[in-house]
Amino acid sequence: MGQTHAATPGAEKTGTRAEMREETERVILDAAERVFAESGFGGATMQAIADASGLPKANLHYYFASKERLYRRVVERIFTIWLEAADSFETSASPEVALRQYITRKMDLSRRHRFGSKVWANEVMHGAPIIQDYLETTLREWTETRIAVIRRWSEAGQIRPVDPRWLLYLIWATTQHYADFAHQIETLNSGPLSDRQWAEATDTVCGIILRGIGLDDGGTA
Amino acid sequence: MGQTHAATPGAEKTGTRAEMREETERVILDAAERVFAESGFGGATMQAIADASGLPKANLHYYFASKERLYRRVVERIFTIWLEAADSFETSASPEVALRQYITRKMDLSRRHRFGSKVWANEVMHGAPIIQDYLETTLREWTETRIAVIRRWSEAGQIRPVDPRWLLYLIWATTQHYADFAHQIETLNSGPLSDRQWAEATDTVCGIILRGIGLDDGGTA
DNA sequence: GTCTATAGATTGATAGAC
DNA sequence: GTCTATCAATCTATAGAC
Repeated sequence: MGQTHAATPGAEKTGTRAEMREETERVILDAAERVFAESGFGGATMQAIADASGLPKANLHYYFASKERLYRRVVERIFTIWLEAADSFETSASPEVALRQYITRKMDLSRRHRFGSKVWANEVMHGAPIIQDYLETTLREWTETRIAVIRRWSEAGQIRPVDPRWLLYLIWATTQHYADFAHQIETLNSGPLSDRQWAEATDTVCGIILRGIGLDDGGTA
Repeated sequence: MGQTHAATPGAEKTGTRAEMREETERVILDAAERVFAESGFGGATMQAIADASGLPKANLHYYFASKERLYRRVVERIFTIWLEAADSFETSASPEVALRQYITRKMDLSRRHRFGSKVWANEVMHGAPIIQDYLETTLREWTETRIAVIRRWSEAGQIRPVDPRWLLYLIWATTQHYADFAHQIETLNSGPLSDRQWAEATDTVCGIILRGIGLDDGGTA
């Protein structure tokens, strides 16, 4: 139901119907991610998301059944990106390489996906009403494999003895802080961080953490 | 206007009118802090706050002119508590003592004021629409004095050279994470952190950070 | 000061023309 | 598939009895 004329006037993009649908959904999801990040789920309005995506409000409901379903898709998309970065935590590499790569990747993520990070933070802060199942399955499994790896490093004497959980939380907290608290950081910095400042911050974070668990950081700082 | 009989039936608390008003305001502020933390500003409703404080909705508007004014008072109260903890960062003490005390105090704060921390995080994440002036004045001044202290430690060779800002952000992020992401931590932990776990986490955080900037942490880990 | 009832504005969602 | 108009529910805020 709903098949009409194949060529709509003013269609800037060519492609199959499926591709056009995907493109429109992406536009809406991008706008929604931004609005949810800036206002939270309760504070965001479908009207604001419609304005941000340049579409009439009713179209949002054509592509996403409800505000909650749209929000769920935004959160799921972020979790996927988060997981891809998580995989940069190589379980086969040395502690130095694995941790430095993971921290660097997460800092990059905070810079490139500020809104997504904020949506995730909001969701978790409010008790994860939508993605609790992900926390209990995917996140828990990922975390447990990494805990095992870090524990092995500890027992092999490659790093100082440390509870892997507190170390992981420190890494998550610090890297995500640069996205979630970007406004505070930029206020204190009187403007956005420069390329150079991002590099310095990343290097300093790596340096403190690596040295903090007994590794020679090998960096410039 | 509004002075009526001095003794209301069922009043469990004795005290002057001013004291009773203060007590009622505190009850409302506590409830509001919790509801704002759990639902965000936009998601919170005056009805939910009224239920949480055991008062009719109209009474909230008697004590606080609007939802926004109530929210502002909640945020201001949190900022005051945050500042008190901030003062535990002794500018005259040694790096080890000053930092260990400050981190410990902030971890305590995360444990005892989870809701307040979340409200603060929410406010900053959404661009600090209410407390932007505090960021630009009080927070900036506090931060600059501490940056100066840390820089002096660096230059005196007491700690490794490090940009004080990235160090402060790491401390803020890590300690506040235990409040803001408590739900995620408790999910992975299959329950709230025990006294022992809080102590261990605090000690590990202190250890990694102190060692990370070149200090012998002197702790158990 | 406290509470019930309600006004006035906003919002999520849908109907229906095109 | 797109868009305008609108309904039904919800929420902030207030009026007014007690």
